[in-house]
Order: sequence, then structure tokens, then C-alpha cells
Amino acid sequence: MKYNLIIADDHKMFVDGLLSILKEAPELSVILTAKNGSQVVKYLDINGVDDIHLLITDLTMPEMGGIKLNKIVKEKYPSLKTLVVSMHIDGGMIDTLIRNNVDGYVPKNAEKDELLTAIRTIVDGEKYFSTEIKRAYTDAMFENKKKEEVSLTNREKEVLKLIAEENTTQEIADILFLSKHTIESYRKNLISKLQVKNLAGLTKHAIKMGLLDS
Amino acid sequence: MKYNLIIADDHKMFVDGLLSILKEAPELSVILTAKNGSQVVKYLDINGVDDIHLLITDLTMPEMGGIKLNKIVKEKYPSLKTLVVSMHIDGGMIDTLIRNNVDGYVPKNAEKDELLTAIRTIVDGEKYFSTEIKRAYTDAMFENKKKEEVSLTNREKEVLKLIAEENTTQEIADILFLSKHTIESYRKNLISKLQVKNLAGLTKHAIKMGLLDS
DNA sequence: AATGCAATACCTATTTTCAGGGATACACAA
DNA sequence: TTGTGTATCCCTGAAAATAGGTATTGCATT
Repeated sequence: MKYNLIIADDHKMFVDGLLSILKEAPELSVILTAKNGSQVVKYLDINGVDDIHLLITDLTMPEMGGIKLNKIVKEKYPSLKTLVVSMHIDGGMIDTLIRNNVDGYVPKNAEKDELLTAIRTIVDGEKYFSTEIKRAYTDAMFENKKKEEVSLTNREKEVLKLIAEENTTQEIADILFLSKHTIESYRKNLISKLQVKNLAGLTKHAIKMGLLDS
Repeated sequence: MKYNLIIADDHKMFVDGLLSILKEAPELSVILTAKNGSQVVKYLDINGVDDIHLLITDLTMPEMGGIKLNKIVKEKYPSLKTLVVSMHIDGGMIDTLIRNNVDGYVPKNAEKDELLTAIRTIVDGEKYFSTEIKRAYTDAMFENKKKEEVSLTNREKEVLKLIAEENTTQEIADILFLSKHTIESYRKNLISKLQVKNLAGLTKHAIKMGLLDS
């Protein structure tokens, strides 16, 4: 059986590395390499998913990252398997991915054998998560079992981002054309939702959630 | 002329990608691939630097990262050229590297041709920096020319850490057995030294400086 | 039709931060 | 010995954040 893959990663050297590893597996062929999630979605929308078996994706990419890509793919093309290969091991991200039915996750510093094992396991219909990933995930769950169910609305994220960018309540109100009282409410809700004590805690969450450009 | 290289990067897949690119250049041969800076330093201390021409290094690695590695190498073995290949483009890091006499810097999403050009330019005795890197560097310089010389005292770092950990001034005073006024002074100095506007800015710096455990 | 959630807006009161001062004491170096 | 830097402490007044509420609108789901 032959399997066709799509690779999504904006780091060319990583893609090259992946391709050279995949050369060792003659049953795997790469149909498309994309620099971001949008390109993958566009390709699938045009060409369909029928002859594609696996999407290997990085997490941090311009335009559309791996988390959103995985979510969209699993909604529109649930038959397509997805494998995340990323440098970042973050319990929260893993949680989101699992909730969105990702099929596997290996860190970028994995051995090539592990990567091939992951790919073969997944195209075979099973899931594959590296031990580091599983450990990070359970760690995150134990550390802080509340964090799972924290979901912020878009407006809340917008406000949180502006807070972390050192704007005062009044400044945020001016930026968003809202009342200062509204922003105060958002801040209050953010502090209680994220279970932090002040601005410092909010800022740390904003960074962890990748809301800031830097 | 034949050139011998050392590669330092903890991401195996990236190293594989690099090796496959370097296969195209028969005059370049890789003598050592290391997972962190310490391994490189250890190798050089034992084997000497006489037949090594270029060190290609990532920035973020366990034990010893690329910044420290470059610094040590340039101090002990100034004849060895260094090329940083990293995903992170940070003006401050670039500045540090340049001050430590790095020979080149290309981002990991560079084309393979650019990487080969960089390597050849450097072993030829010139420096090579990608346009993205140069832009990021000048951006950083214009944005904020003070940042270079910001050095915090140990006490200031201690206070900054506690601030970022969501303690109020009074709480920090209690922890450090100091007057609340003292902590207020520190906070004030930190805000002006780091050129930020409030707690959020302080917290971001604390994170960037690696003061927090998380 | 009713419930729930998101987004919006307002209020009071208290605590904390922020801005801009000044001041002492000590150590180390020029 | 005369700075220079670090660490410590104090003051005032204004601005902002925090805590703990209430309330209206609209939209979506039940």
C-alpha cells in the first residue's frame, strides 16, 4: 500500500530534513509541501482529500498555524490523518490538538526512526504520541486541572492582547471604541477566568497563548 | 580547497536537512554534529581547531546555547568562523552575536541556496547576514537604542522576578524583609531602566530574561 | 418561548501602581 | 578622597487596577 503525504512547515531546512528521512520509506510519497495552513486548506478544497492519507504539520507558521489547520482539516476532511511535528511542547496546545482529534504528535528533536514509526502507526489507523508529549500532557493536566476548560472569547483575547501590550484601560477603550467600563469588565473576567491575581498574571497568559507578536 | 564543518543543533530533523543540503557541496564535509554547545567546546578542547573551518550553530539548545557557544569559541579559537542558523530573529540576540564577532546569521526558513552562499562567503573570509537579519537588527537598533546597555543588579532582578510572580509591593516587601518604599523604588527604577510602561511590560521582560521558573 | 452566553455598559469603594521628588549608608575604585 | 554605584528608606498626589456588584441587548440553542 502506498501512502501520500502533505507537509506543512515554513522552515525549509526542516522540510528538507523530513524529505530526506522519507526517502528511506519508499511506500511514502510527498504530494505537497506547504509553507502555512492556508495553502494546505486551499489545496484540499481544490483537489479533494481522496488520495491523501496524512498531513504532517508544524505548529507555528505564518497566516495559519498548525492548531487551526488541524481543526479545519478535521472538521472538513475527517478521514485525513494529521501528525504534528513541533519544537514546542506545551500542555495546553497538546490538549487543544487532542480535543480536535489530532492523530499524533512528535517533537522535532525526535529520532528519525521514531518519526517513521509515528507515520506508519498513524496511516495504519492508530494514534501516536511521543513519550515526551504524553508526559508533558499529563504534567499539564496535573499541574492545573482548571486550565483545560478555560476558553476565552475573541473579544476577551483581543482585550488580553492589548493589556499585555501595556495599554491602560482607557487606552484600550479608545482603541476598541468601547466604554472604559466595558474594558474593566473584561479585565475582571480575564482575571477570574485565568485565575491570576493581576496584570502580571494576565501578561504571562497572553504570552503563553501566543497573543503577542514578539 | 576543502572545508570542514561542525554542526550544533539539538533538532535532529534540522541536522538531517542540513546534511542533505550539504551533500550538494562536495567541498564541504561535516566533521561533527553536536546536540549542544558544550559538546562542541569539549571537542575543540580535545582535538584542536586546526582542521575545522566553520561552526554552524542553532541558538536555542540545552546545556549551552548558541550565544554562549559563539562567545566561547570566538574567545578561545578566534580563527574558527561561526554561522548562526536559527528560527528566532531577535534584534537583541543579533546584537550580542555581532558584538561577539559572529561571522554570519541566516534564518532557518532560508532557501538552501542562501545557506550555501552564506557558508561559502564565510569560509572565504567575509561575513554573511540575511536581509531579514539585517532588517531585524536595524529595526531593533532604531526602536530602542537603550536596550543594549540595560543591566540589572541582582536585587533588581530578584524584585522583578517577584513582581512577575504576581506579588504586590507589600508582599514583596514582606518576602524580602524590606520596606514597601524600597520595593516601590525598585519598581520605579525597573520601569525606567527597561523603558516600559507598567506591570505588563515588566512581566514581559522578566520572561524574556528567563527569571521565571515556568 | 425560554435559557444561556457573549458583548456591552455602569456604579462604589478600596488597594495598588505610577510619577517625581529626596535622602542615607556603604563599598569600591579612580 | 572624591566620586560612582548599589541598596536602602521616605513622601505626596494622581492614575490605574481590583473587588464586587447590576443590567441590557442580541444571538443561538434547546
